[in-house]
Amino acid sequence: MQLDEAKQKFIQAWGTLGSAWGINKAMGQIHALLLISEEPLSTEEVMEELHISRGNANMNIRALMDWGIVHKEFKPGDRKEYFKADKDVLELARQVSRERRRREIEPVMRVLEDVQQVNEGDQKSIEHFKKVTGDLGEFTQQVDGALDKFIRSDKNWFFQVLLKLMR
Amino acid sequence: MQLDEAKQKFIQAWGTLGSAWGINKAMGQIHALLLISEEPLSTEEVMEELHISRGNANMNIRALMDWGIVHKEFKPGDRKEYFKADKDVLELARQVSRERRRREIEPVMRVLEDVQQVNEGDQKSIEHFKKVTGDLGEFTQQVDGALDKFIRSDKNWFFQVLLKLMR
DNA sequence: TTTTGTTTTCAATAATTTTTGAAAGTTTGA
DNA sequence: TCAAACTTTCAAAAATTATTGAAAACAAAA
Repeated sequence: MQLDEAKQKFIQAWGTLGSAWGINKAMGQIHALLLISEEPLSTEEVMEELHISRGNANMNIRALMDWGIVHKEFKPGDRKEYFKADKDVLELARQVSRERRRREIEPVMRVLEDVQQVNEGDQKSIEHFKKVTGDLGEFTQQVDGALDKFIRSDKNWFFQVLLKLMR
Repeated sequence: MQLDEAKQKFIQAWGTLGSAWGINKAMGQIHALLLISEEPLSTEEVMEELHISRGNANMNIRALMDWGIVHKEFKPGDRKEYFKADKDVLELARQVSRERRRREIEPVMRVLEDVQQVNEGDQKSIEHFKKVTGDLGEFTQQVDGALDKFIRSDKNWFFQVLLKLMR
């Protein structure tokens, strides 16, 4: 298989995975491209490789930096900004977990807690409602806790846990 | 807080979480509604509660059944179909994991493996490309393995793991 | 200061996804 | 068999989201 063909496949796959995760396709593709580039790339280069507009490239590179998985670099004697994706997969996973936790889990947890305050209405219905949302809240909290531990953890911890899980 | 207000909040939150996960809002809301309903609901009732059309309700209930988290029920002497969400949170998580694994992780794993076959091109570039995609593949495989274990597991296993994680 | 190279913004447009509603299809029971 | 009750489909419309490209803003060098 040609290297270029393989790169293309990977970029497409990563873009598709992105859209399944509520991350847009361009963002996923840019991330893929930066991951497999040995050298940091300029906005121009990203535009060219992926055939996307300047605005699109700029916005999505920005978003990737917000996620903390892409970083600016400067080349001496060059005014352009260059971008590079973090290549440590574990660190990537951690960063993504951190963001998703903040954006998705936390708001839901807040609602699940808030909604436990319900007290006006048919008593039996209230019980049932509290039970269901309470169970969800508990589970969410446990997942959140584990995620938090993962985010704060070091490599060793992670592989130890994997070992435990596999047993 | 009023029960109705609380229900509304929960339905909204669950719908929003849905969209963050690439599940559409209506689907999330229907799931929420079925979760907090003590009795199974008919399509009509879902339409009415959420102010959505018949087609929309029907399609999304169908999708929820595909995910295996909502089930048909029949009431004796009634021709209508009624729907009920599985209220076991652990079972829900398992089912969602199963589906996402099948739809998202598996295809990406296949591409990551496939792409390791690359052999035409600049040698050093090939090395780098294989390294990055290989690392991703390894990590993905490990996550996949853990997920698989979780999916097949029973309640006890899950809580034991949580304990281990928390330590 | 002015020029030049670069990044950012954003209104307009395009693409995609969701929703509607009416028609077609199916099942049940008389 | 027929008609009533219910479910499914799907083309069209609406809503949402992503992309473009040109103009504005910015920053470094002359």
